[in-house]
Amino acid sequence: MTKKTSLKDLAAYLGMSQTTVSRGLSDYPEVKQATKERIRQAAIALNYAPSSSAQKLAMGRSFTIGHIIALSDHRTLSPFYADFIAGAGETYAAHGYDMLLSMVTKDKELEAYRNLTNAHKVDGFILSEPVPDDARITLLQELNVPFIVHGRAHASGEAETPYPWLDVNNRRGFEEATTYLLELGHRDIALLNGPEIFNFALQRRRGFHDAMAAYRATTTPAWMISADMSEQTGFAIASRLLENEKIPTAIICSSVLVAIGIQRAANQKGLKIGRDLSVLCWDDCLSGFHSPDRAPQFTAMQSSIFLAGAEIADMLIQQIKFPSAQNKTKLIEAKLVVGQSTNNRPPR
Amino acid sequence: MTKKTSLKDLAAYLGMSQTTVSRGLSDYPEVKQATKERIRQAAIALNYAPSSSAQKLAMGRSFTIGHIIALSDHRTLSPFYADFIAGAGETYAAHGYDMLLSMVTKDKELEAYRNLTNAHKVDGFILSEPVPDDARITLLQELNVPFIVHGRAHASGEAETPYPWLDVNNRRGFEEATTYLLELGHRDIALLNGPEIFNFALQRRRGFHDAMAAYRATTTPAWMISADMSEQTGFAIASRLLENEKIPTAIICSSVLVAIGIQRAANQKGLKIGRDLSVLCWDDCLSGFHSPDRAPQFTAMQSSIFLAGAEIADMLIQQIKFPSAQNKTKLIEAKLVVGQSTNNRPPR
DNA sequence: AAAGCTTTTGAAAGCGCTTTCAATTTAACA
DNA sequence: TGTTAAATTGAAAGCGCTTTCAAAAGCTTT
Repeated sequence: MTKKTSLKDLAAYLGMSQTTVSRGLSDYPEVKQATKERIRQAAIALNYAPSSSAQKLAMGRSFTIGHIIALSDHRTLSPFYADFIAGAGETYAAHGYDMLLSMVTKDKELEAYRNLTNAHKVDGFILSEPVPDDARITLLQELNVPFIVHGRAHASGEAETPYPWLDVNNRRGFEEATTYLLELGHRDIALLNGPEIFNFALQRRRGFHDAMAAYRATTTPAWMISADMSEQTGFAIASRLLENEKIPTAIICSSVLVAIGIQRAANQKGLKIGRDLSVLCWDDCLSGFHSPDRAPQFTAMQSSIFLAGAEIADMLIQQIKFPSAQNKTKLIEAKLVVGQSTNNRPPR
Repeated sequence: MTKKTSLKDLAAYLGMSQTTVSRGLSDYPEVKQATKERIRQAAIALNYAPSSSAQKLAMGRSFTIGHIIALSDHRTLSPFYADFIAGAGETYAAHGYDMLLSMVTKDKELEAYRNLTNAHKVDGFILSEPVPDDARITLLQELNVPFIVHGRAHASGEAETPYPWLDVNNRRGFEEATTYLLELGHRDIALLNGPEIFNFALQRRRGFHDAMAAYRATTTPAWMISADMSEQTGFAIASRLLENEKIPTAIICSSVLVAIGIQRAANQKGLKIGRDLSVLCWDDCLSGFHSPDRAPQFTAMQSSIFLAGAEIADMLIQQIKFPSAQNKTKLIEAKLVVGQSTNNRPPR
């Protein structure tokens, strides 16, 4: 590697001081226009790029945002998170920030936050999947590092100190979804919810309940299931559900993956989705499950997790720039998109 | 934030020089055992962590690996890549490296590599999806930065300078897959391959061909299809395929997603997978599609992309440490795992 | 043309660490 | 006990940038 051009080299080449060159490159107002131009030219000519470590050291900021991922035992990164990160990454890039991704085991998680902070490796964090009284939140508030949380934990007993978050209106989303089905005439609706240890699932359940209550439709306990959000699980549970004499006319489920599983089960029983059985799912608009050109297969409450990532990144950068504006929060509404899985009235 | 403890503070507190403290922390042999111990204690007591920017600046290395992702127009990050990154991330963490993720648009891609390199932000790169005469490879060789490529581009006309890579033996994988079906007695086998603009798909096709030829089975051109690897596409193509009078007894396809699509199509036609139609797919062992406890749904050639990420990260770190060992390459073999989608002999 | 501003430029001090080279202490030996 | 080699420790330079404070240059005014 031909040795890197440093600021000194560039200054020498131009016959001016490092000070001026530095200021010129950072577009300080006190540098004459003409000089700035010369500096820029020279920078390009010498292929100069400032050393980020030197910049960081001098400025005390890192222009890097940390995402710490506690790998589960299965050592997998959920595709949701991937989309989320992609969205955030795009925003970072647009603002000159980098993204530091750190994979750690659950037991080293807090340590990781502390390390990255102490080592000045990052200017802020994005947290995902908060739990009640989240130790990470407490820690970061203690360390006084900017951060934004994706999602909200359900309230714990104690009064929590408020923190900044961005979340989707899960309650409202499933309320709207359920209402849509009710309006179509459905009354026997099953809820194949996500794991109700998570707040988002609890919220959705609440939304479902509220809508059913509003229409005086009775909810069947056996039809309200909380399970993980995979294709297999969707298949397994739907298969069981469709075996009984009385089956629901519609199912609301937690993800496109689950919907696909339900579809497989229905097909196996000879039921056609959209005719014999309606399916409506939550859709995080994940990559690979969306062809923009084709009509959506499933009717869904859509809320792009990619966009959420972009938005939350923006919030964080704002907070880093203006630390005064604290604990901002933002609630995103999901959008009902009608597909082919519900264009029916319930069979009587 | 209570002001950070610096090396200087720590040294003052201990009543020794920065030099000794620094060396003690980095476990230099010339520091007395007892001193090291004292230093460590103090570091913990004062909650000291070295500033990474200062370290980077002083050492001229960043202990950071760059992954640059050129977002497609759909602005999505494929779940494949997510798993790959998760695997790499784990290895980085184990070796004290960080991962810098940079999302850029296609047209700014080369610039991004150049910037991260010039700014000394990273010590090396991992590239994905190489194309023939890849400009990124040329650039990185020119800049003399360590890097490893995931996958190989198909040979171009010109003789390329060699580069280090890690790849899965795609040809061998599909050869084995095809042979397995042939051994079961199948002869009417369709290939629902990935996009054959990619080398991995070309290789797989070759493997398929070789196996068919070895068994003197005739390949039907109409049954050799190249398409993108989504559930929808799998469904669409399989539906078309299964409409004709003569249909294949087995299908080899490019991904689990496609296999699910095929399954949906088959179910719709009243065909049962594993009885009326065999399906064998390539399986990258993505998260969300694998429940370790359940027997695999599809017979598949498995090759964990997570592990590939871990392995390639290891290769890169080795190369950074020992720059002499150049252009190492590694070929991974996929493993045939028999599931429930092929436990049959072809129907006559 | 000198005084008083305003606009531009520079010198030099850090930022917090690593590392070279020299100094000091300790151990080993005669 | 004095010498010499080996084990430890320190002083200070330097990594490449930003920024404070001071100096120089350029314009206006009288």
